[in-house]
Amino acid sequence: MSGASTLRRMSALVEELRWRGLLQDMTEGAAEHLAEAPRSGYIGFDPTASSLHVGNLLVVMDLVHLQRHGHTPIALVGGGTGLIGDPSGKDAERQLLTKEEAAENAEGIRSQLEHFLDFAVDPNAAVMRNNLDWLSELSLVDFLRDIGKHFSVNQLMAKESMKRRLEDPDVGLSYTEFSYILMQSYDFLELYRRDGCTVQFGGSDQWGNITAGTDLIRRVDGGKAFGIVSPLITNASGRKFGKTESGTVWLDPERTSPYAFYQFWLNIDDADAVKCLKYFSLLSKEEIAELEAATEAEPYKRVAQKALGADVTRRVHGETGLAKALQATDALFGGDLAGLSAPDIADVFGDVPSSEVGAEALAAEGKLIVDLLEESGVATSKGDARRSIEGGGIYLNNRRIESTDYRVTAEDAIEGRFLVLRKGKKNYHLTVVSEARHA
RNA sequence: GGUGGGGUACCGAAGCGGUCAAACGGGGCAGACUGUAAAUCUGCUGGCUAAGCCUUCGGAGGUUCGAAUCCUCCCCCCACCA
Repeated sequence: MSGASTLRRMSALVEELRWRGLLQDMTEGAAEHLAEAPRSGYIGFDPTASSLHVGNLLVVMDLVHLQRHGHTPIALVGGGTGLIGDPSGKDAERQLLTKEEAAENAEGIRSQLEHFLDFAVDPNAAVMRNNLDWLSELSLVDFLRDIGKHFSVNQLMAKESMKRRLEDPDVGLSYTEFSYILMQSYDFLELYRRDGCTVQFGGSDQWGNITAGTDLIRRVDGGKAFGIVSPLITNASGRKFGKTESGTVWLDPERTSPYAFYQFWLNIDDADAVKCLKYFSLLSKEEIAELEAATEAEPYKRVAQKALGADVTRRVHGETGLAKALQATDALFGGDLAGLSAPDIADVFGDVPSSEVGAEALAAEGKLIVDLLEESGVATSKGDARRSIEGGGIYLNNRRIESTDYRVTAEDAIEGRFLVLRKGKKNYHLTVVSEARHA
């Protein structure tokens, strides 16, 4: 087989993953395998939370591209493995989930994946599986005889992912977690048998778990299976991707509003924006190149960030979610709040963190700004509120609060109904004045 | 089981009888500059009814006018030995 013909036959999928930076490593023959015929590939998601977060998005995109190139994506929700906990890349023993938690979380993740994958298209509709279906029925004796037999403890211990935990006596590794890799390998075997699944994707921390699976399939069924892993991403400042001041950026709109979600992407560093477009958007190579050029020429316009935010927010929260996010963004960062009417504010801020305060609290003398900040959650304590004010970081209706003694009265409420609190440049909070109760 | 070294705030790490709510670094938050960037500089980073008070230095007791600092017991970790 000549190099040239191999290259020609290499699937458009692998090529796309490569230019997008989604390809860190793959097992021997994976590219050819995917080029030859439509295949099925899977990724497992352990239900450690009821929602995916933007950090999970990278591997989700693997499945998206897989489907777009005519292959069948399988999303495996780890209802069973989630009960065990994957030690890869973790430096401490995991807290185990209860079965109820795992089941609930699995359901949440399942519904989110539906935004990314098409479960209806003919011939390669996406498939959803839950490994609880086979893991829960597996007896220990059968598992040890049929599966465990094929694993060498010596080899397992030599794996990079295990090494860290084995060598650091500070943390250790329980037998439960040690077994995780066997379960994941068994999942791959099971999917290979049930769905003809021959490729497993994942983050590069999954390399060891994935190759253990391909080995198992070869040993037990004499089958050929492959693995493809994506890089683990950090942002330009080396921090964990997907974290902001307010914590993890979730896909669940109840946890992270579409506005906050859009803002996350808009705030990506220039240095990361183009990379993220490749990772997370479905824009073409040409479109991204254009955006890159535009960003270099006029960085202050942030066209790359805007395109990125629009693309990802649309996919996760739909057209209306994006529209709301854009509307709120325009109102908060574009014009003057003073020009907004109460209905406008209610609309724009529908998506921004909010709290309530009773009208009676604002009557007469009013309420100390420090108390309001603490109660609304804008500040973590009154002390924190005072420090923020002293540092010049607190605004009420976009006017900086100069004194910690400031009292908020009914006069401050826009049309008697809203108080717009802000900490720093971009952390908005809406306090709704609730109707005074008449006895 | 023996011997020695440890457990300090979000993390790392000083302190080793009062001047310690605890140096320093990182992280985080805020301010200036800008483009709602990056870099840089500056301030803040336990709570409160706030020039005072309260709770923090593995846990429980004790010594002392006074303890993160000294003593006793307990728990956990590390190193070497067995």
